[in-house]
Amino acid sequence: MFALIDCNNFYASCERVFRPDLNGKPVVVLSNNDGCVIARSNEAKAIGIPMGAPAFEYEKLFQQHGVQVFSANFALYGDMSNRVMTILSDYSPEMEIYSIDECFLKLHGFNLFNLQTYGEEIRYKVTKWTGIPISVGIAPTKALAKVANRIAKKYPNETNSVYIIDSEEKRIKALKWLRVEDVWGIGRQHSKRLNAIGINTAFDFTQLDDEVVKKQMAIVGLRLKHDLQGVPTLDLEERQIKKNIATTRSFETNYTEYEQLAERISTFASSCAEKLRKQNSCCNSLMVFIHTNGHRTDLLQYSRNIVVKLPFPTNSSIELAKFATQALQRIFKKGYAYKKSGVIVQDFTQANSLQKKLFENRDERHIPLMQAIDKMNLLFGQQKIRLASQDTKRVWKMKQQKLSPRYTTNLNDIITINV
DNA sequence: TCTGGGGTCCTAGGACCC
DNA sequence: TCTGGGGTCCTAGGACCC
Repeated sequence: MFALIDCNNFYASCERVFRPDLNGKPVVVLSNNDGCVIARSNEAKAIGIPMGAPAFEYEKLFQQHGVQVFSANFALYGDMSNRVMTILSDYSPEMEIYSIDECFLKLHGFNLFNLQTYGEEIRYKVTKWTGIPISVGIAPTKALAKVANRIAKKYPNETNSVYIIDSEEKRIKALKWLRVEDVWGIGRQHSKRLNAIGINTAFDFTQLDDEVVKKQMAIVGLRLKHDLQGVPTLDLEERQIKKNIATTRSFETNYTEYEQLAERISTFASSCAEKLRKQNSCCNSLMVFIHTNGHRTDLLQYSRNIVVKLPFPTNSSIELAKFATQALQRIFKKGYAYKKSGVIVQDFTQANSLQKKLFENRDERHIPLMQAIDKMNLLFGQQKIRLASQDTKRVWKMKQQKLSPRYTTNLNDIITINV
C-alpha cells in the first residue's frame, strides 16, 4: 500500500500556526509581487476566491469579507515543510517527498497494521507537533492514494481525515465519484478531449481501451490508467538532482533601459550559480529570456529567449553572470517596456568530475573564490557578498506589503509571549 | 496601475552517422 | 527510369505537476 500525505491549504495553514487568531477566518497567500492568490483557507474558498485570482481584481471582495491577506513567505513555508517531512519520515523507511506540502510513504509489509489507526496517528502527531493540519489517503497504488487523499480532504468529519481504498468496491465507488479533470495527471487539455468522447469520471477513464488511451495521452496516460485500476505501475521516485535550474521574476514596474535588465540578469545568473553549487553541478548551457507584459494590449509586445552553449562547464557566479549578460545583449531591443526576465541553466555535469579541455581559458581560481563567497554569505546572511554588476545599492524590491515574520528561521522574528 | 515561479516527462521531426 | 536500412542525438513544443 501507498500513503499520500498532503498538508491542507499549506501556505495559509503556515500563516495560522503563529496567528491562531486567524483560525476560522478567511486567509489567502499571494504570489511574488503580491500578484495572484496561490493559497486559500477553506473559508476563503467558500467565499468564491479562485486559485490564481489576480489580487487587484479581488481587493473589494477581500475587504467585504475581512479576508486576511499575506505576501508569500517562502522562508517560513520551507522550514515548516522540513518539520512536517521529518516527522513523516518516522512512519516508513520508504518515502518520496513529492512537493513542498505532499509526500508518499510506501507501506510495504504493514499487513498486520490497522492502517486507519496508523493514518490517524500520523495525522495527530503532525498536527500536534507542527500545527499543520493534514489529510491521509491510503491505497494499493500511488494514483489511487491520491484519490483516497481527496476523499479524506473533502469529508474530514466522516473520515477523520484518513481514507483507505482497500477493496474493489471502494475503488470503484471512489473512481465513479471523481471527475476526470480532477485525476492526478489529467490536466485541462486531456480532460477537454476526454469529455468530448463522453468520459466524465475517473471510472469512465479506466474503462477506455488501452489503445485509445495511448493514442490520446501516450505512455503516461496508459501508466495512469493501470495505476487507477489498482495495478501498481508508478513506484516511489528517487530524489534526484535537478536537471534545470531557473531564476525568473516579474518586475514591479516596467523596465525600458538595458542597464536595468542587465542588473536583473546578472542577479538571476548568480542565483542560478549558487543553486548549482548547492547540488554540486556545473552547467554547460544557459537560457536568457525577456518579455513585455502580455496582459497589456495597449503596449508594443516583444518576447525573446536565447540559448547559449558555454565554452566550458561552470558554476561560477562571475562567469555565468558574464555569459548571461552577453546573451542579453543579443536579444535586448530598445523601445519596449519589459515586465519579466529570467535565467535558466541546463545540461549539467558533476562539479567534481570535470573533463578538462586542451584549449579552454577556464580560470580555476573561481572555485575557491566561490567557496569563500558561499561561506561568507552563510555566515553573514544571504547576499552580503555580491557581484559589482548586481544591485549594490539595493534599489530593486519585490512588492511584499503583507509579509509575515520569519518566525522559525530568523532569531529577530521569533514570537514573544506575554506571561 | 496591479496578473507567480519552478519543475518534470514524452514525442515528433530534423540532422546526422555508417 | 531506377535511389536502402538502421541507427543516434538534439531540440522544440506540448502536456502535466505543485
